[in-house]
Amino acid sequence: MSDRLKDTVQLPQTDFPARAGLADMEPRWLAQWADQPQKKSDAPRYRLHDGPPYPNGDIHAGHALNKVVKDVVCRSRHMMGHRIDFQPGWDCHGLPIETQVIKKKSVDASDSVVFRNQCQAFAQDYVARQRTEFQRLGIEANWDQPYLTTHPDYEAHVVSVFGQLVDAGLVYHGRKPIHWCTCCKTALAEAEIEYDTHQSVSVTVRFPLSELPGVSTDLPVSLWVWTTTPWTLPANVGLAVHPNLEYGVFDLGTEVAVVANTRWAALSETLGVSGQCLATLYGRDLEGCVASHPFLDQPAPIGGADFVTDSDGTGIVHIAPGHGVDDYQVGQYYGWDVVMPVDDSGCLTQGDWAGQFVFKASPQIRDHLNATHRLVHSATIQHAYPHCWRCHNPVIFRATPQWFIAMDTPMPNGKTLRAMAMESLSSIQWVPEWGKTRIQAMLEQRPDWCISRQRRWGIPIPVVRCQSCGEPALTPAVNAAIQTAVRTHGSTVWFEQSAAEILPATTTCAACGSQAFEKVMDILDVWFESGSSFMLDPEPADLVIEGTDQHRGWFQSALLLALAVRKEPPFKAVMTHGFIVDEQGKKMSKSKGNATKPEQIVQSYGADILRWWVASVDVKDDVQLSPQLLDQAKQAFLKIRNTIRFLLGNLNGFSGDRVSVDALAPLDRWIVHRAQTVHDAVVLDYEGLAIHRAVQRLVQFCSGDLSAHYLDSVKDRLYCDAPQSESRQCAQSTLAYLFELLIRMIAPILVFTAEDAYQYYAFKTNSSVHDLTFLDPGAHSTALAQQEADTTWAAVFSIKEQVYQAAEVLRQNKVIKQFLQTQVAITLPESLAHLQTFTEWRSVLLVAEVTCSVDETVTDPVVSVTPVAHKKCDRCWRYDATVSDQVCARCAHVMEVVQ
RNA sequence: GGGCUUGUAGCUCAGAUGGUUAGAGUGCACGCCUGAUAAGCGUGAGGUCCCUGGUUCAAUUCCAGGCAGGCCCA
Repeated sequence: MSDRLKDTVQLPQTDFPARAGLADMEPRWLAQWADQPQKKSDAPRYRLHDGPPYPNGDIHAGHALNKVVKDVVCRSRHMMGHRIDFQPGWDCHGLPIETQVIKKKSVDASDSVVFRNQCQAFAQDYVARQRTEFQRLGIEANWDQPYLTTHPDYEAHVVSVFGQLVDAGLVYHGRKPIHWCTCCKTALAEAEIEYDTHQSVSVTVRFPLSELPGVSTDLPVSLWVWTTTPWTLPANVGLAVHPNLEYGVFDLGTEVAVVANTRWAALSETLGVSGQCLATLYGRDLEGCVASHPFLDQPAPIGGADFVTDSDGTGIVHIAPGHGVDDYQVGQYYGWDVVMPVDDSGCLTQGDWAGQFVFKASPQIRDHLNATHRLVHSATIQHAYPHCWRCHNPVIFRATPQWFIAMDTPMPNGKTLRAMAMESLSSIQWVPEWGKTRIQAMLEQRPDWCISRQRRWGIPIPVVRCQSCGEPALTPAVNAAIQTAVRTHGSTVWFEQSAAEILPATTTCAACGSQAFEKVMDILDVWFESGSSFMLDPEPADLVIEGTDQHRGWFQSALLLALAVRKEPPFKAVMTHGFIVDEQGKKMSKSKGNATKPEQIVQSYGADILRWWVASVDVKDDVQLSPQLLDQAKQAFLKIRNTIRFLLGNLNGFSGDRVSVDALAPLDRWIVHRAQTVHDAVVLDYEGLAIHRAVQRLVQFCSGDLSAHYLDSVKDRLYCDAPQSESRQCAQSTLAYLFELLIRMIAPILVFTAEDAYQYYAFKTNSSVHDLTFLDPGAHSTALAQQEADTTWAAVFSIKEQVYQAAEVLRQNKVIKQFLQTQVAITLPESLAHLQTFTEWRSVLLVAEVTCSVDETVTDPVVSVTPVAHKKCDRCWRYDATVSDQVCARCAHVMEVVQ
């Protein structure tokens, strides 16, 4: 009997599989998409410019997050009617690849050309791997034509940018201290330094001072200065104090000493002296005073610097700009010389200790200080000190010739690069807004940009020098010739051909008239390369999206170079995201976290779930990643997928002729209106780059309005009303509206699942879901639906909640098993009198009977829920007064019609 | 140490120009259904809104200082 009845019920039916099977399904779609030809479009272009990742390993979760965010943005913009231009890039030069190649024993690192070819092969290998890995995530991009910083055309662009900076007067040759290994006679990058303990001679030295503001004494006055590198004293050009520290002037009986107040106790104890404090000065009071060098006949002016501390020493430091980064910056600020009397092998070149190795000179200088009564105290200390990673010898800081971009030199337009950069910030949209504050502070403080490196895997600094007089030939013609050579042969040409082969034959030194030139063998800072990527397109990018570390990195290098060359920023908007951290909010360590490799996530969960996780979290802050969170993403994903499957199943047999929204049943009108409202809000979320809000909205809509309220209610009509009845046509029309809206909302995120589901939709208008655009705002929201939403539905659902709370009590008391077995009496207040004629009480509440009355003495609705005595219809399972012969009147009628 | 930044239910997120009982989804517990079934529905429990101090009639919200994270510097 029940089987026969079941045959008359229209249950959902679809071939859209119950199980996602993403691991199999996703690659099938990738293959299919790859086969499709590129579509032409004259829609307005939207260009998201890709910040190039570094190809020296497989992609990690951070890469995945970055590219998925970009992809969701691009795809959603596409659905807003744009033609997307997304060219992925890779930043292929640089030290990490050099060092990884050097570690390979098979490589001959002595030959630059061979070495560079090895680096090239290494980079290309990882570009290919990363590309495959990104593609597997469903990232849509111009994968066939990525930009690589090693591509000859790109390299030529970079050479051109350098030339234009020269023309703008921004490039200069100067000196800057860098780590230098005196044993290997080479510059070392930070990454090539390892810290080890080292024994140093420390000295506390007197720097005599003839006058001190507000202090009068007949005794000799001196500033006491502590240093662990006495060998740098010959290169001293001044002293630095902290402007806000207090300095005491101490009378020791035979002399007067100036040191930081907070250091005096420790110092007087160490030295066994006592003294009386004559005065206290702030560091800023000392600024501008001039002391004398302890043994050279030269002044030692006093400057202020924030890096000075009173944690050790005397609170006064000696400044040798040729031998320290801090020193260098203070020196730059005050315009002090970069004195650097040390040669390649670490030997002093001038003065009494000329020819002496620096670490041997230190004790000699100490002895000299002692002999001349300039030494206050001396000791031997053990401390962590930088050592060379290759030979493990201690390294020194040594100023070497470098190329710079001037931040504060006016360009032909009269503005400095710094000023232009600061001004440009407000013309750029920063998401989140504090990105502007962040980069602003960095731009304000940054020193001139040192763009040269003493390495081999990079684009050479395109500079030649006159062999006779050493003058660089920085002319447009020379730059053009180098561009041509690089574009034709790649930048390795610099290591293969002589200057004469590269330059035009007529090149003549402007200074001395010589025609013999030699190449400068430095390479460019990789940030200069990636920062030149604006050259790929004549227009600024609409948007860039990178981690917040790029406020110092790429955003800044790109901004500075584009402003110098184009006088406009390279991007209109900058969105930043945070970093991936573990369950405790701590940064990811390489030792653990194999569960967080994108590859494994894709394998065990699927790319759509990884994408859903990315989309569901607020990426402007750091985001946590763990299996638990992926499981949660999977749950939400399945909810959405199931909902879509239910829609598809119940659209089975639908003609596709959708009933217009106003002609639908009120409940249908409401859910279509709701779905449209959510759709419109989701589109705005996408547009405002708040993807996680779109996801929250979507999930809450699916679980709340759709699943709990609408779909549960509409099942009776779908399953039990006559197949072609108007009521069922309305229901199916509604499901079609819902599907159309829902599939669009998820398409930018669940790129595979949306495409897969769309193929099972019988009324699709495009072959791919990814060719669809969003619907116009309010496309399916009528004035009537809006009015009903305002006046009816909130009250109805609030009453539903009341009814269920009351019904739950009956169920707990075992009076009923199901809510279907109840009848409900609703007493409405005057204000809700219009709900008395509401026609859908029964299907909304899913109970047997509903009666409504109005009572002006109540202020809120009152409900009474009681068991009903009706029999259950064996077909529709509702309890109904008309049940006879096991089915209700409606079902009896339907069965007649069907047969 | 400095610049920027984060801290609201177990989790992901909302929210309040300062004002009743701080919300949603998910997870969890209990129950229902077995015609969305490796699904669906209902009810419920869950919060010192990081801490301390200040301003205020009133602070999770504003201010200051801490604590714990993150990025970038030093």
